[in-house]
Amino acid sequence: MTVLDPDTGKETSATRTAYLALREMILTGRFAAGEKLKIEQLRAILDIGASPIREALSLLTSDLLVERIDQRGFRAAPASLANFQEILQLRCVMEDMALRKSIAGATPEWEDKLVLAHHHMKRASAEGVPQFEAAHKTFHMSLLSNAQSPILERYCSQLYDLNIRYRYLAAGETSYRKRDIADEHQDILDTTLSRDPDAASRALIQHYRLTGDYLSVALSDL
Amino acid sequence: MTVLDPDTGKETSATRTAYLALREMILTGRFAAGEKLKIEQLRAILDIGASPIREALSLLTSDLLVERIDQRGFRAAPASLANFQEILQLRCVMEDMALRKSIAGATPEWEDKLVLAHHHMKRASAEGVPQFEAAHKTFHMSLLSNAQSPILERYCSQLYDLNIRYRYLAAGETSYRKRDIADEHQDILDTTLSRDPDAASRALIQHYRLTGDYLSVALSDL
DNA sequence: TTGTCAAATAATATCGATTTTTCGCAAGGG
DNA sequence: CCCTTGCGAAAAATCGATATTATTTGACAA
Repeated sequence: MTVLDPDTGKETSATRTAYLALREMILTGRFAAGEKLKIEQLRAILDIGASPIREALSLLTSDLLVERIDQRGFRAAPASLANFQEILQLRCVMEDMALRKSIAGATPEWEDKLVLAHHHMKRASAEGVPQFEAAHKTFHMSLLSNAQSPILERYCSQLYDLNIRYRYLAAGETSYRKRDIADEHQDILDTTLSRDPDAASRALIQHYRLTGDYLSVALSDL
Repeated sequence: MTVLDPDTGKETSATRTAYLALREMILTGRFAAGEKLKIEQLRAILDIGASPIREALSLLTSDLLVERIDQRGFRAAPASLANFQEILQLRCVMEDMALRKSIAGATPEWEDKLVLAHHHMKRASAEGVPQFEAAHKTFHMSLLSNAQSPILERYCSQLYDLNIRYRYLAAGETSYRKRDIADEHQDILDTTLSRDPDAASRALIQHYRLTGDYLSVALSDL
């Protein structure tokens, strides 16, 4: 039997299907922090054998979304205020580095990509939360995509996802609307396109700090 | 049947055994960069079933030591001069950050740990390469262990291992002896114990840059 | 000779069953 | 009364077999 991706219709492996589904569930808070992830339970939910599920969970370990304890199974990564603040701080340092590198090697092609990503994000904001989520990440990763530093980009992507998770843990999908972030995005885009590293970095970090401070309050009881 | 760890005699899972063995083989260049890692072949070498091996390979993916291509199996991570230099640069930035944080929160307990790790490393240098390797990593990680930043420590540990791999790829086990690194380690220890962040950071980064420049030459044909 | 397609081969991915280990709970002893 | 010890149930880990997919080989035609 050929496994088909429900969205695209393209063929996928069961491991990949499980990986994406579990990742989504952890990121959006469907599993509580520290919750035990039983193979049998997941097998029932996803209708996939134990082997692909174990493999998907192993892969999620690399994203710091799942903890693996030898002989004792898997659990959703624990959450804490300290962990959240560490993520926030590392993001500021690493995205700063990546953004400056990207701007230093700026090309018209990269700038076109940014403009498009920003445009798509604006358009997606009217289409629904999942669409906006995807476009939002694409925009932020595009900013860093010219750094010529794959490992750094990987780390930033990981930290981005971890941060998303805290947003869901803190307040669910509604937390987005509480502050108008469109201006901030526009500011990040404009400063980047003008190839001003200091201003762009300031705008980006400001964006993260504002979200971070907001979330820290909501997470203070963790 | 209970699987026993050959060294400690403690019980281990087959997955963990496979993970450690494969990791060692990749780090020390037993598998060439980009080489295909066939499950059957590994099953024969390690005498372990396919499932634990697949799981171990999935875990090694998180360490950037193995590449996983859907439906096409696993292969040892590719190597390139650009990749090596990216690792070197990221190490300098991230270990600098971690070391400064560690020094900022210095405690007598942490300093005791450093002194011991350094002493053990000196002692191990007479015992053989594998012993020294282990003690060397322990020393370097101890320097960062007071940063109160688990994710940062994890990244540094990963990058350390990736760097080790390039040393083996470049020159095998002999590359260690070509330069006297004992003085450099002593310098790193002394500056750290005197709680001078700038001097300690300078000594540490200098240590990496010297090794890095040396290896870059040897790797220039990659 | 070269390109293409199909069958054969090899390897991956997945499943179902079995083995091993952990965990909860109750009974016995200190 | 608390702590330890020993079942029994539940879960994890592992194996062996099978299904699926990729790759190679070789025949045939342009």
